[in-house]
Amino acid sequence: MLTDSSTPSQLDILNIKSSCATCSLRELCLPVGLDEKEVQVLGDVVSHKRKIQRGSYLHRTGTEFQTLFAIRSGFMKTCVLEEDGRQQVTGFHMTGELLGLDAISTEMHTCDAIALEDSEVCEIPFAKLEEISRTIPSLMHQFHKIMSREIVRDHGVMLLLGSMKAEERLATFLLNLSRRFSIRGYSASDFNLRMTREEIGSYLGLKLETVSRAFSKLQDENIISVDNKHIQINDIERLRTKMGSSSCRS
Amino acid sequence: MLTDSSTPSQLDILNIKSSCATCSLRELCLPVGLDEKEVQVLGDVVSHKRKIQRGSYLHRTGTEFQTLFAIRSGFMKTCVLEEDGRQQVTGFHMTGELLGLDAISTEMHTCDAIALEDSEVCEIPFAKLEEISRTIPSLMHQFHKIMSREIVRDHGVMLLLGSMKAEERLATFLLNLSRRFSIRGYSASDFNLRMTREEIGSYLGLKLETVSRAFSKLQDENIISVDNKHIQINDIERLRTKMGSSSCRS
DNA sequence: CGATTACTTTGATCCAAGTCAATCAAAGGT
DNA sequence: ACCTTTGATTGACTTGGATCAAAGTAATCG
Repeated sequence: MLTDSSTPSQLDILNIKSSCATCSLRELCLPVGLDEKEVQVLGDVVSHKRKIQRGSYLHRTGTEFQTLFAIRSGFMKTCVLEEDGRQQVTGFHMTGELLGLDAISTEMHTCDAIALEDSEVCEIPFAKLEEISRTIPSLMHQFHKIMSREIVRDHGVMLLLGSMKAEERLATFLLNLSRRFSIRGYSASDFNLRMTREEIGSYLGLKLETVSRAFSKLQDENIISVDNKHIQINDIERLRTKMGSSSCRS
Repeated sequence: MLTDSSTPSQLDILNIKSSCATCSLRELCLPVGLDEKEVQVLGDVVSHKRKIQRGSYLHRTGTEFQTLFAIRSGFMKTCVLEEDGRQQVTGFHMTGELLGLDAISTEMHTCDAIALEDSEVCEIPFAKLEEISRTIPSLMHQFHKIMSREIVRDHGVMLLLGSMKAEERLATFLLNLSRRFSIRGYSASDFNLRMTREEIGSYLGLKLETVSRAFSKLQDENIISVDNKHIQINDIERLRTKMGSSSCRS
């Protein structure tokens, strides 16, 4: 379930090869299986773009929800914050992914979304999306798949947090990133992290020192090379065995 | 965020006071805000009932997905099974809650659902649900809220698994159960657990011995009384402080 | 540019929770 | 009633990761 599950889930959201007509929708997840005219209708709804500077908020916990956001370019994190300062990063998000799904339930955002590099998003007014999805069944179905995939992804993270050791968590994380970069046309074995050790730690339920040590350990074993935020995966197969040794799979 | 987050989420799914007409739908989450005729349409779709004996499967990982399940009565767990036989519980589910949402993405179930006591579920053919939700916007919207709520709930669990200590996890878990029982008209302070210590541990990312010790500790402090599976909450306020207390540096 | 701040690495300890193991209690089967 | 199985509790001990501390390195900014 996880071996490739915290792994496959988040990324399959993207469907670069979708046959959309309008350029501005090409990288989105939603238009899968739509014909040209339907893409047009969707395009009218998602037209509004927004730039988010590195370090600034796309949305904050507690603010009103009106639109979903589709990441057009860049890299973001979402995190839930407790009043005492306890913070948990709930996800890292890249091009093509949809943010704001959590906010549908209460019509308020339940997490913060922060850009980890300069990013661009499309706003998708949710009420309008629901409206047009009434007349475009495949759009509605695709949207349901996306929400479902988010649930599966979260279950994968729960499994990771509930039963994996530090090194396994990091291996899983790196393989997940690797796959997602690769799907987007970037190298699967050579990439730059956008987040700090602390943010990785928060996501993986570890302290930053533990993350750093796990990196060093994997490097000592020649499985990866680490130069600060620059990561090279030298032996992806051994990295995979790290991930699956004590838990998950199926 | 979690203080009342892994807590409120799962249960608000239920909406006992919804004004549905047909008796068979009364406890369901879906009919919120529907008029009588619409409830009728929905009723035609969800009519089929199924009994699940304690210990048996509602669905298994990898099997084909066609219908969602609404729990009509009983108590279930969902879990992913690891190759070595160990299982990670991803949730406990009671009356009114919807199962199978994870399966929409791939059209295969991604987890097992097992009855922890004799239970009854309604089958909701998903294709039909999508179909009728085209003509009943409030049904579609309610369904989206339910999926979103599941995502929020999972984020709460991630926060719990990522940053809470054993005792805090157990306190959070008990308060969540308490609230869900109370919403369904049962005592908030006196109930029987349906699951074993091991299953609780799996859900909370702890070993069963740790769960047992955490129970004993809370009992020693006179916050709860434990007699095997029978739990009494003696001081719900102090239990609440347990949940969010730990010092917690940033 | 150098100074200040933010991030990373590494080492030395400590402790919460895991592991191993014994005992007990309840439930089921014959 | 008697065994067997399953689940719960508790104790002794071990350990993985947290914590504390120090030093190094990369960004950022006036």
